[in-house]
Amino acid sequence: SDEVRQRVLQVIEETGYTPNQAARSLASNQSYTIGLVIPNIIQAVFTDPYYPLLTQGISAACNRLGYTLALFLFHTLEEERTAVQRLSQNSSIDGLIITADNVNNPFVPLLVERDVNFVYVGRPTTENPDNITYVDVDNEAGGHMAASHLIDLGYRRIGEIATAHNTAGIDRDQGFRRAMTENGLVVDEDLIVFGDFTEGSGYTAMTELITHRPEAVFVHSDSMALGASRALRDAGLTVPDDMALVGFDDLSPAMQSEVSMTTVRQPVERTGQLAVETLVDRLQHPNKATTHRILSVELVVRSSCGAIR
Amino acid sequence: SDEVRQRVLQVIEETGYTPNQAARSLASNQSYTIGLVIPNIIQAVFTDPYYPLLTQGISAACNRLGYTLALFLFHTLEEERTAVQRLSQNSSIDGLIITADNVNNPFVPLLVERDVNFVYVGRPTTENPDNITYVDVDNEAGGHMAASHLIDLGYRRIGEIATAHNTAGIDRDQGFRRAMTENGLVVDEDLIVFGDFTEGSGYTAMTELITHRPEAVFVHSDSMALGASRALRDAGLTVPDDMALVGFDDLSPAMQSEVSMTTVRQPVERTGQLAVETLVDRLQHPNKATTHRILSVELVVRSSCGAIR
DNA sequence: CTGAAAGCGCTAACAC
DNA sequence: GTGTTAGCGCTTTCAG
Repeated sequence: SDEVRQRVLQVIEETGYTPNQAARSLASNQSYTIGLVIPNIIQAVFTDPYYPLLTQGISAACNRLGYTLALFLFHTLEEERTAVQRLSQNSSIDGLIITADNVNNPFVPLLVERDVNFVYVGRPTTENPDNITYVDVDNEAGGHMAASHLIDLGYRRIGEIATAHNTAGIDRDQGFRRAMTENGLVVDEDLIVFGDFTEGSGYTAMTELITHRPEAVFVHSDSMALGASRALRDAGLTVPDDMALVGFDDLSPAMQSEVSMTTVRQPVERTGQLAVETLVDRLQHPNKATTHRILSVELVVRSSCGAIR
Repeated sequence: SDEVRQRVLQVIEETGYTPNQAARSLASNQSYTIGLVIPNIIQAVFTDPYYPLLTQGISAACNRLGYTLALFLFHTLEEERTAVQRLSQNSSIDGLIITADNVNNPFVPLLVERDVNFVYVGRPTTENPDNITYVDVDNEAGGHMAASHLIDLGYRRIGEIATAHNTAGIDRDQGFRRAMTENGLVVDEDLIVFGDFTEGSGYTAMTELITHRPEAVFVHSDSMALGASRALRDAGLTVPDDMALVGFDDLSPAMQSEVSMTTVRQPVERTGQLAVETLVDRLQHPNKATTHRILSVELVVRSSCGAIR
């Protein structure tokens, strides 16, 4: 096993041998491939750098760990159903990373039932999230940070451009409300308007909010915050003097230039990497208990909140 | 072959049989998987909706044609080299779609040499592009449209925020120059500044251009055009009155709202679909000659050029 | 047209 | 440790 090893490696070198994946898969019942599932129902998939960055992190980790990444983008629930069927039977994929479902993804329970290895990105909404391994960022803490920061700066009438598509939005709202309550402030439901993560929806939401004139607004994404600030500008109002804004994400370089947005930074690329690491760990140790990893977020103070002028 | 077929299908139905991909691959020497290679050296991969949309089109076509899509994102040339090695030996992938290389991608000749099936997205810069099957949009015509439109509107001192990373930029510039020449106008090289497709680089480029005061500028991407218009606003100048702009892409919904950008629309999703269709055709008919498919672009007139007020 | 069998290139289990 | 072999589940070829 010493000299023989050398000789073998020698020959491998000389002949340019590469193992045949198909044969390995057939014999070992492993494909060394993991699938990334993104249900593309949400418009924001293209507008927002979130998914590209997440995919980036996932791809990097796959390269590093020697796995091939198969990408599954779905437009319709029907398309997703068919594919989930196929993926869960066929042993062509060792495991899945599931992202971005709307609040009621019908396929997660199916995967659990069929005993498919998967890691969920985000907090699942199934009845029994304990059975599901997931990675998420601490959206609740992020919402709390944003609101606390605005409260600390002296604002009292604080509104929200929120989202309700996924648990991220729900959790950010929870954190927001907790900060308000902790500081003895009442949440005015008129100051909460919903968007869908797109710039345009932020514009529309702010147009509606302007009539109620909050002093400050926590916006659930930077894209929407950008739209909101555009709406303010079009209305002849200034950020932060007429209205303070705090966003969420800190993904786009534009955040630093355009309006210098105060925002809650989430580690998206790291989230992707962690999802792969967690999945691969599950593949290698099938008997381990499910895990829930929550990554911290961080408040990045710039000028849109009025703290720096 | 009639009644037997029925009986077999019956049993398939009953037992829930699914073919084992690995075994099929091993026996048939086909993987029913195609790879998408995106060298992630360019910053704009995250900012611009181009790659997400292209991937979208590719994924949709793969789903439709029964192929699995493997995604390969590379950060370094070294990473890419290793993977190209692996991909070209291993029969784990039937073919590749290569995108977005910088002007001198060293791997395309390698793929040709190793007889790997691939389709290139964009116009390759190899010495012998005739040997390479590619799909592209008509960037030259796009540049020509943009410049001609500005000339028709009466502008004479016309500048360009250009790019030189890939053939798209080179071709757009060619078209721009052809339109200028055809109309007896001289291209003032002081009015041409380069960017890298990002919003920030558009801002910087315009800051430089402002000192030379062109009447109109053709910008090689909408992201950069957005940055340019922000620079103009910060300088107290108005679009289109102080300076007219025409962009390129028409991908982001923001184009319609923010500044109502006149732009050259390219069919990105269709490009992705066509790449897959072309590749699959090549896989099924290996002896066919190489093809070059060029998709048309279209001028979308909005208000940033001054045609509509 | 149908049925049987060889073999794709590995892994894993077995004897040595 | 080392060398040998059965078999993973298909496709393809060959006989019937």
